[in-house]
Amino acid sequence: MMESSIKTPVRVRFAPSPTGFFHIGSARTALFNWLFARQNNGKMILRIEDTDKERSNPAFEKDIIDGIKWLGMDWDEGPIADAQNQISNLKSQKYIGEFGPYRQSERLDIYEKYLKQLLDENKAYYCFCPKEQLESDRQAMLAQGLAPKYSGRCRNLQKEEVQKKLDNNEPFVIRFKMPETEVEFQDLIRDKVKFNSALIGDMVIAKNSRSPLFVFSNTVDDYEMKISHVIRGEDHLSNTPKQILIQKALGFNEIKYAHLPLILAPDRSKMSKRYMETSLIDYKNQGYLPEAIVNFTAFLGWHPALEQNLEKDKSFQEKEIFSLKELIEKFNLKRVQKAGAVFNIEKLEWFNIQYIKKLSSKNLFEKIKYFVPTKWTEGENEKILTVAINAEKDRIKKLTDFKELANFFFDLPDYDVKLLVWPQPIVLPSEEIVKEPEINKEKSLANLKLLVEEINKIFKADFNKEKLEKLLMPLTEVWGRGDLLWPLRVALSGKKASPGPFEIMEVLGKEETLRRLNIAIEKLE
RNA sequence: GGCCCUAUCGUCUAACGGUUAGGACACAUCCCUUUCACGGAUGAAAUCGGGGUUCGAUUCCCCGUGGGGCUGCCA
Repeated sequence: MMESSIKTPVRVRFAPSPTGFFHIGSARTALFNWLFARQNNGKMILRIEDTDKERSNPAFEKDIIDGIKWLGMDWDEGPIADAQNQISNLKSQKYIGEFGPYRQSERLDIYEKYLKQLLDENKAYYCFCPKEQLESDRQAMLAQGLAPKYSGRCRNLQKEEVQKKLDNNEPFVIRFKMPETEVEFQDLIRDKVKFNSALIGDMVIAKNSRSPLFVFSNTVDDYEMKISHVIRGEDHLSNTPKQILIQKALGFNEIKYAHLPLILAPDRSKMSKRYMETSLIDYKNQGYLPEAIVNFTAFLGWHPALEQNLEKDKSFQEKEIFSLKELIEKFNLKRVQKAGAVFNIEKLEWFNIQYIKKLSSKNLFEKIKYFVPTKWTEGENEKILTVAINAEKDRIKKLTDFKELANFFFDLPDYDVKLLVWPQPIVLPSEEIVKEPEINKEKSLANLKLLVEEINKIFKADFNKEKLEKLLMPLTEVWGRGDLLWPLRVALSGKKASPGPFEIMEVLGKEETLRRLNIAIEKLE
């Protein structure tokens, strides 16, 4: 079981490129890497792959770093972010770890060195082909039904000729001399994977000696940083043979690979903004808790082994709620699914509900206060908010829901008089009203007046849920529960769905309760 | 088009080659209930197709088919 304990220490990396907001799929990749590192007593390395100068942006890097921390993960080597998550710019305290710098934009000397090695050993060469030429080559091959690959035109240029072109400052790229061979590797999730590199062609590995491309810089850094396992998305599967060949050309040792199944949109296409939110920050802003996102994404393409003794019991309900700590314990790369997994927002919502339920009133308050108007948290309102949160707790799916659910605690919304009448019309899905209740405003009016009378008698000190219920419920035995409680609750909330009337009364207090009842009475008169 | 990966309820998934194919989400019905939500109970719902191997395939192999990824001087 512990066969790897004597081998090289586990060092994994999460290597995002800061070219967009932290993607939820990337977040899962980071999570699986982190779980694997923590579980194997290994190191988690964060490396920023910002070689694409046009598209990279420090703001995105910050978003990624914030996101990782928000989810509850950390890293042992990489950029240092302080308590405020500000990325340090002081050279002396920019990075932690002995294999830095951890931003590729600062590692150009290293890539240049290996590029030179490849060039010197004739394993790479300068290519001066103009883009237009390459494009027409490509089209021609495609038209013939062939796999488009570089023709190799510049592969065997004479040394003198190359030097002349370089001296003339002719634009060039650097291509890797792709050996034509069968590449086979053992994927930790997929087992044997085979590629024929003859189909690939001499790929570009750098735009110039100081502008390496992903396949190259990524390979070099994984070696330089002594990465033991590369855990990444399946979209990189076809990059792996290329990188293995580069490793061989450079004399690097082999690395273990694990390619994670992709997260799919509901129509099974690649998850894209067309169909859904893809950025972690969007989910955060909608009021999903980090624990829910972690739990949900962990279960997208992975599932823990059943406990031995429970396996036999057919009626056994599997546990699905896992903390980060439990995930570290239970995670297993070998149990990662091979096929893509559809992102099911309803399940995420369910996880969120579970974690909201676990929150103490105080913690929930701390989280919700960022999702409500500031007015609600000021002065006396803070107390109202506290009780309102407790009253609505079971109804909150996302933190953002609360504002809409609970606004009536602060301001009575306008509502239709008809809402005060019980029973309510039954509405079928076809939206046709089947049963129009006798618009018996009289009954609601009488009942509300009765309630005003009774509530007037109640001491302010007794305005709590339990006491109010004890004092007012007996009335329903005479006047009917629905007939009495429904108009009361509507008068208080102005909504057709809300917490119970006694809970609301406790929050509103005697004065406001009576004021709202009188508003309802006015409406009915 | 080519190459690679992949396939159990609608979705996420469980099942040493032998199970009434299990669970979760969503859905439906019922109970609780003034409403909504919560909670409880019940139900409907799947092994892509065809060949092998085997006494026996969800499980192993092959061929189709479906889905996905890659096919950049992006990562």
